[in-house]
Amino acid sequence: MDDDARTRLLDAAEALFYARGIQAVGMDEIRAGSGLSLKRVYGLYPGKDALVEAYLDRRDVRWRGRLAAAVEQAGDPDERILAVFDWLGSWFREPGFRGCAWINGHGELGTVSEAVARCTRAHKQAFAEYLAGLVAAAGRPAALGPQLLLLAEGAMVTAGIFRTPEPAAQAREAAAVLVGASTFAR
Amino acid sequence: MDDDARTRLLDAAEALFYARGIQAVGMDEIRAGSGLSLKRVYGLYPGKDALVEAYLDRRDVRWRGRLAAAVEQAGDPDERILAVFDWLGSWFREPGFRGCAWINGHGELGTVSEAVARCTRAHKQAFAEYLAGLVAAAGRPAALGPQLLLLAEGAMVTAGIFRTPEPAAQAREAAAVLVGASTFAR
DNA sequence: TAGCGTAGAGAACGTCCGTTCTCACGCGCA
DNA sequence: TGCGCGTGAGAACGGACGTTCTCTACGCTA
Repeated sequence: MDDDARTRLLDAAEALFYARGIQAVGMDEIRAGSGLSLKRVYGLYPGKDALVEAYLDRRDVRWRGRLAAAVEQAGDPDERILAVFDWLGSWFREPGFRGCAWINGHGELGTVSEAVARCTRAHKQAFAEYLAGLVAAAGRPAALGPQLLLLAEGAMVTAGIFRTPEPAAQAREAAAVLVGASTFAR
Repeated sequence: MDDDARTRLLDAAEALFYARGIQAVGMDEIRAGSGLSLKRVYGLYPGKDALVEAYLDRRDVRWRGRLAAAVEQAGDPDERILAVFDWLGSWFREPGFRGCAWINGHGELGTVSEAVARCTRAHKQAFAEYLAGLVAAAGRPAALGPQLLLLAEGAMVTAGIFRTPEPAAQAREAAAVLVGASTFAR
């Protein structure tokens, strides 16, 4: 029952934080959304800061898990790289898509909350390393990894601002050119 | 004197909003930073929302003006495209760089303030059109424009999160490949 | 110099929010 | 059945913030 309450709390927090931003959502709204009592909320997490961190951490493992699962469907190493952008497109198309939770959170609290800044760097670092792994597996030069990261980040931001999934396809196209132009590293 | 007060107010607002985010900065802090009285502040702008909008609008013309001035230094049309990323690099290196003000503002208030969302779309749209103009002037295919936009946006975000100017050079490298791989449109 | 309008300083107001406290209800156990 | 521990609902508290109001002092004009 404790894990269940924690899940309900994080579900409510995630839905509200992601949709409207962190500072714009009050603890009382999260309490109402979770169906828990305020005492229970503060029993599970000592304060809003801790809840925000837990929200970002849980979303991180799920986000990267979903990405990895989608990429694994592709067989060819080069295709796997492009599958990242296909998955981004399907993410952008989900109802309620509002850009990247970490980019948004960092823009809002990056300079005011060290925890948010740390979570964001950790998430983006992990994503960058994942891309670097795909690049290495394809035998492509390491310099390709950061370039793919920039395309992906740019696609997330642009899709979030203009509310269109189009940037995913544009990024995929650009990524294909970069992959094709890269010489094999070994 | 009225224009001078307005300038001082917007200077203070911009420094604080950009450095720490919009919701994290109070009107009283802006008043103190501007050296104006609270009555004067509210005489110049009816409320915080209007001040935020004025901040974003003024920064928009200056940001794009600085970019255009730097790009004009390059003579060759292809070089002009790459000059965009060189200028991004010099911007990233400025002390106090904290990413893109519109991406940050949109992440914080994009769903809660229609004005912020509108300013952000307008600014990014203008930037996208500027890039499209450079691409057209170089006789490159129109599809290149949005790809360059993604690289630039990704570079801004990544530089802001990791506090390093490196993404500008990586984006420039990728842009050079994309430009080189693009066939002439005419 | 007397009077008036303006502007600055900051107190005050109402609201909101994170967090804590109170109180009463209900369940388990002897 | 009587008792007490834990839990839920929500009131309460302290502080912050956007905005307005009050009061005072200064400068201009007749």
